[in-house]
Amino acid sequence: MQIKNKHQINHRISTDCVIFGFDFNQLRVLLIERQPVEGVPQMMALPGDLIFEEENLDMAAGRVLKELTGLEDIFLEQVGAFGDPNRVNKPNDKKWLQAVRQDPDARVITVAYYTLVNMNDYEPQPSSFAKSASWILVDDITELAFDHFEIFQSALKKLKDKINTQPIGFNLLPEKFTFSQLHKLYESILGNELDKRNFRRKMLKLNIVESLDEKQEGVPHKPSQYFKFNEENYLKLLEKGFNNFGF
Amino acid sequence: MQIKNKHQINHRISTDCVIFGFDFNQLRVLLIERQPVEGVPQMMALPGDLIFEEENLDMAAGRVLKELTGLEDIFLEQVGAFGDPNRVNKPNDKKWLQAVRQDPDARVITVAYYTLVNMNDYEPQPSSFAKSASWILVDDITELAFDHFEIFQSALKKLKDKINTQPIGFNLLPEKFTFSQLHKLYESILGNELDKRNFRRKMLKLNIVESLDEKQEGVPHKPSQYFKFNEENYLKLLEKGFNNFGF
DNA sequence: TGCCTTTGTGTCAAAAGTACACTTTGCGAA
DNA sequence: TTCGCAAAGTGTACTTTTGACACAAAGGCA
Repeated sequence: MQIKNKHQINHRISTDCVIFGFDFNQLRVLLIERQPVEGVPQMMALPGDLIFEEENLDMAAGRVLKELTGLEDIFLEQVGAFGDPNRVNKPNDKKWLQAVRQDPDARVITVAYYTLVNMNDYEPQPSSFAKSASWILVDDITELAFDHFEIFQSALKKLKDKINTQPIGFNLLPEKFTFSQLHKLYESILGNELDKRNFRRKMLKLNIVESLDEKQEGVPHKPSQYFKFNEENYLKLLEKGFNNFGF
Repeated sequence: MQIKNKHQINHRISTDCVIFGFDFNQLRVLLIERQPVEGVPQMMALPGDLIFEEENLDMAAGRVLKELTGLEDIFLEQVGAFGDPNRVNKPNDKKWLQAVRQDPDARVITVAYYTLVNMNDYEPQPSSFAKSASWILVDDITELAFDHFEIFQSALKKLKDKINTQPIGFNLLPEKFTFSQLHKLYESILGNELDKRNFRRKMLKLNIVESLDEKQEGVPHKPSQYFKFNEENYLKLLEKGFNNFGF
């Protein structure tokens, strides 16, 4: 590592979280409204914060997540570092920064994370930014403040890749779920249709979901069996050198 | 984004590069020796530097790469952000920092990149850190300074994943190459053997390598046909929805 | 009782994967 | 000149996986 004093420029580092949820039908992301500022159109943004002095990156992202959703110790993975949101080509972002910040020209690098939450466990917190949070359909997200749209797209791509590598989708579901819910979940994430029978065959052959002795009740159609994720069997799969679901 | 002044802590941001090369037999990484410091054992490290004021992250990584290898405009992808190398549990790193830096306690975040170079194109540069650079076999890398070993492992994993998704391996080879070279390359990256005939069949079916009218010369065995990567055909593949090589 | 909605199931053909061994080519040494 | 060596190049038989596709079963409700 090369150290030259002239390069020792200070930055502020923030973390932003792409929080995915699934409402049994569609994939959503938890976004917040920015503080309203005169003359700047409202725009949604990813929740985030600057990093505390005593924190490392993962801790900061975990803190933002907890302050917003009440959740901790859940799946949380880094998307990457994104440079210079201040220079992003959105004049209104600059205006907004001037209004709410002391030094709008300070350089900020953000380290983005994504996480998968079971929406039923979500409990809106009384923290300042949480009041304006809402679950937005992934398909409806077309623009965000700063470079947050780019971050969101990277996170979604990462999720798509990862779903084929690790059984992380179960984080978006409650402990027991139906096969249709699981099926819909994979379709939502991958963005295309999957044949019902082929999906079921493939998933069952992997042996990582286990049927429970319990059925749906009160539904006006044939009730579905409930299933749960079987972690031990997944670990056995891993030992056999498994590395791709192939969806 | 939540702004509170008390969080506006300054950091230094550096970039480190995992530069992969392939010597027709094994995968290597370009590492540098740290400046010798009395009482600190020599340890190798990833090349890197602090970020210049007017640079964004990608530019800084590109600059480090160019200063070291003379190469520019080649495959370069972010691995991620790594926090707090200063706190890493290696007392000797701390001693080294005290010796070479003014403020060894300043907090540093590094954004790591990885790149794939054709070793024939590598031209050692007269920059200060380049003098001590050498190509180390991936299998021989067991420890590095700071958190560089962790970064190296992440980069290698990323490379393994990516090789199944995009034909990036060709960046490690010269324009014309033999099938055995390509075969060995895939084996080196993936870390396991691949059946020669099956590998060839699969690769040829994808139609992204094209046989040239040229053979090896002067080799004491049957000469190999030369091949080259065919980008147009790869783009056609992509249009058909291709997304996994399945190696 | 009939209707609506969603669950749950099997087969067949095509494609892909896996395991495996011998001939060819060219150089160099005897 | 011939023999040996080393790597290139090639095909087949079998198994497994994929992909396309349609209808009966269950339960609530009107």
